[in-house]
Amino acid sequence: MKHFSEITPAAEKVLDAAEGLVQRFGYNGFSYDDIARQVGIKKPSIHHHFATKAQLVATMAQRFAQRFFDALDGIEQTHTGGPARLQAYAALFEQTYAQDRRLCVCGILGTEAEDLPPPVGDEVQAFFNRNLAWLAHVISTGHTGKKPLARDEAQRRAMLFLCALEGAMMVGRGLRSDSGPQTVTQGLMGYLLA
Amino acid sequence: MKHFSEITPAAEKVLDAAEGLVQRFGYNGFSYDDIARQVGIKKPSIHHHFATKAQLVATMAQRFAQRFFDALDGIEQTHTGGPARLQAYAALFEQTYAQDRRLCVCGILGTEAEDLPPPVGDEVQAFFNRNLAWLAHVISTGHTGKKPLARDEAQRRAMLFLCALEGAMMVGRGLRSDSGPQTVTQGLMGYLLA
DNA sequence: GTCTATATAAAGATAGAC
DNA sequence: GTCTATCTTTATATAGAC
Repeated sequence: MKHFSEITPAAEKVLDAAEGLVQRFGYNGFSYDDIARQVGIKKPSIHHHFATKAQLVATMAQRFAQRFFDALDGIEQTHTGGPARLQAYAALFEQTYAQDRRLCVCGILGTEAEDLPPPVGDEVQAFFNRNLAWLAHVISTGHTGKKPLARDEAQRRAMLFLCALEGAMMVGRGLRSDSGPQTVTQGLMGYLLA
Repeated sequence: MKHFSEITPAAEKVLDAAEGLVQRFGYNGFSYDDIARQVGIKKPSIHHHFATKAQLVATMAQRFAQRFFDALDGIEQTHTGGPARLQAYAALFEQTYAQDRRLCVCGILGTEAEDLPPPVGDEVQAFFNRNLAWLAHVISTGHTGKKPLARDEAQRRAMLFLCALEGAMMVGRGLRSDSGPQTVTQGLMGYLLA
C-alpha cells in the first residue's frame, strides 16, 4: 500500500474527498464517481492514484490516524493535567461532529468492520488500540485519588470514555441532532479522574 | 408502509434475514439477493413481499423497535429497583453483540442516517428518543441520592448510558473483540444512580 | 495526470407465466 | 407465493490515447 507521506497534491485532493465521504456515508456509501465529481476529474483518474478502493480508503484511514495521533501529541504539549487533556481530547470529536455531523473515520468504519477489506480493518483496530493506550495513560497520571489507579481500572475508564464519545456521534446522528459528543462529556470527566 | 403485525410467515422470514444482514453490514451493505439466498427463494419473490428496500428495512426497524420496547416493559415487570433494571437493559445490548458481534439495528442505521430513506430515519429517531425517555425515568426513580434528580440531569445520564452501550458495540467491532457492551457497564452503573 | 471508451458484475426493480 | 427473463442504473476496474 502506498504510504500517505509520498503522495502528490492531486492524490491528496482525492484523499480529502474520500475522507469526507466516508465520514458521512461509510465505506459502502460512496463511489469513485462521487470522489471524481467533488475533485473535478473523471473516474479513471482516481484509479491512476489509487488502484483500488480498498487501497484508497486504507491510505486515507492511515492519514487520518496519523493526524489524530499528532493532535494527541499536541495536547500533551499544550495542556497540563488530566481534566484539561481529556477536555481537549473530547474537543477533537466535537469539532468533527460539528462539520455536518461527520463521524470519526475509524468509528464509522468500525461499524462496517465485518465488511471491510483487511488492510482497512487493520488501520481501524490500530487506531482504537492506540487511543485507548493514550487515554489510559492520561487518566492514570491525571486522577486525583489518593491511591494510584490500578492498570486495568485506568483501561476500563479509557474504554468508557472512548465508547461514550464514539457512541454520542452515532446516537446524535440517529436523533438528527446537532449535539453530539458534547452531550456526554459533562459529568463524565469528574468520574473518570475521581 | 406495511405494518409488521399484518405479515405472513414467508414475509417474516425475509424480515429475519434482513435484520441479521443490517446488524452485520448496514443498510448499504446487503442486497435483495443476499436475503434471497438466506431464505432460499429468488430475488423477485422478495419484491412480492416488500416493493422496495426502503419499505422492507423500515418495516424491519419498526418490528425491531416494537420488540425492544416490549422487552423494556418486561424489565419493569420482572425487575425492581434502578440497578437491576439498568443491568437488564445493558444485557439486551450484550445479548445482541454476543451473536457474531451484531450491532443494534438502530445503532448501525444511525451511523448511516444521512444516507437513509426518510421512513427508516424516522424509525431510528423514534427508537432513540423512546430509549432515552425510558432510561431517564428508570434513573430518576432509581437513584439513591437524598435529593430527587433534576429532570435534565436524569436525561444527561440516560444519554451517557445509551451512548456508552451503542459506542461499545461500535468500538468492540473495530477492535475485533468479542467483548462489547460489557466492557463499559462496570462502574458506570454506580455513577448513574449515585 | 487526465481523458474517452469499454469490460464486467451487481444493484434495485418490473413483467408476466405458473 | 414463487419463478424466469429482462430492464436500467451504477459499481469497480482496465486499455490505451493525449
